[in-house]
Amino acid sequence: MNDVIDDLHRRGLIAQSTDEAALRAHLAEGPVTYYCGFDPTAQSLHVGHLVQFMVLRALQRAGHQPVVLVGGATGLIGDPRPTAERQLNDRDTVADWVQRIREQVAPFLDLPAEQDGLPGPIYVNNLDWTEPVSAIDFLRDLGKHFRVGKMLAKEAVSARLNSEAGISYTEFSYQILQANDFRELYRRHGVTLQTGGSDQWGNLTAGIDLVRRTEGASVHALSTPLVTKSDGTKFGKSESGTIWLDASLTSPYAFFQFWLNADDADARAWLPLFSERSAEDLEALIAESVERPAARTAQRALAEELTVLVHGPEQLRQAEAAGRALFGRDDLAMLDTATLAAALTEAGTVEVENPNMPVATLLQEAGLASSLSDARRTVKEGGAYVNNVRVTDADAPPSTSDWLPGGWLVLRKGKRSVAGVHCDGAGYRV
RNA sequence: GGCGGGUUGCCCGAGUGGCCAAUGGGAGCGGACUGUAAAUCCGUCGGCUUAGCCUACGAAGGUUCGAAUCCUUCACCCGCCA
Repeated sequence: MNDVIDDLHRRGLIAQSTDEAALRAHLAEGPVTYYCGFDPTAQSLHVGHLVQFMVLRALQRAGHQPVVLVGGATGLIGDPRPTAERQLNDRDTVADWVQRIREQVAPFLDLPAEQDGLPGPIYVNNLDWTEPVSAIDFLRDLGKHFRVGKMLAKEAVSARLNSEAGISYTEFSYQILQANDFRELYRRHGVTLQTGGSDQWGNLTAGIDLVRRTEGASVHALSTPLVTKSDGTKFGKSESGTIWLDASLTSPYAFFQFWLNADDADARAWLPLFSERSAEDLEALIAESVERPAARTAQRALAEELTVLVHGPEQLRQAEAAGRALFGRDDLAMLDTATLAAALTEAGTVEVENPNMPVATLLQEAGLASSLSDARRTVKEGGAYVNNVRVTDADAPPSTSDWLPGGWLVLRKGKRSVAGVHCDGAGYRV
């Protein structure tokens, strides 16, 4: 059997690990139960979280037992960010997010369990064991094992201590809770390995220390590198904001487009991280990308593989079809109504009452322009298109013949922003 | 507590009575090139019923025909001295 650690290294998924030789030996002994936690800080996870799933999946594929923790408790406290104190969310909100994230996580590990007979994931919520702990228990049973000097030395804490923002006692305590999670999972499920992002390293080692101290056991940790972009901006954001995994927040089409639009250097760098293809396949894809960048093979591979993983094959098919319909060179009028409607639905649509609104108004209604002035400006700059034909008069409504079968109008701003306008009353020609 | 400096559009930062919707840079947006990349070049970059009008230069008042620019008060920030 191929060594998982080698595999993870090859893909660049390991930033740091505890004694690697010991970890390798441990993994070689037999199935290891490992866990990764996700705090509910928003209603959905985003593409930045995908790296964790890639690690979880790689270990699962190697026959190990995954445990997925959703931080119903830690989410109420807040992992210290380097910049500023977090805004606390109320309990109902966090509980709701826990539920949503729990459901969202399912496809990543459950599917391989069902299809390939791999170990099915165990789902846990740290609120279950954290909430019952009283303040006295917390201070006597947990607090005693933590040295303040060591806690202060953690990067997450010291960064904040040295900043204007300072740090609240609440967030300072976070590492104790996460350490306790590791111990609790060690006790309940025999978990001996925790994975997480490199920014979590301090929390991972806090857990290792606690387990060693109180259980006398040596457990392990593995961290993933921060995914970066060549231009220095944050990974996982597009013009329109965060790329969420929730289809209702980021449509499968937008998700697919996010990867497809990655720049060449990024796509090649990300491919090993996110693709589960063989080393040979990856090499071939990257070589192809270098040789013929215009084909965007690396971007396409990422887009296809991840859209299937996150949204499923049917959603991929639709996202691809939509992309072809909207960016292809085919005459829009040649498309059948169903294909067109589906493509536009993926891109985003707006319903209008009156088919005689000026193009500028339509651009604004469709969300392609932030104001009428902005819309007019776009037209003046030659960046507005109706059915792929450049618009010259911002104040003129589209002509009757512009309305495609089904009452659709394809509005585009620039090269990439497309939206569908639908009007029931539009007297289109057939 | 005293004295001095500051607060300008998404961000940085010019502007000391009319020529200021406000120089310049960055981000963003559009165009050209290409590949629905990157880089580069060009344009654009408050709103609207768009050759005009309205709202804006920390807040509120005032002087003036006219104020981002002068005066008063307030708020916040930064220095120096107590």
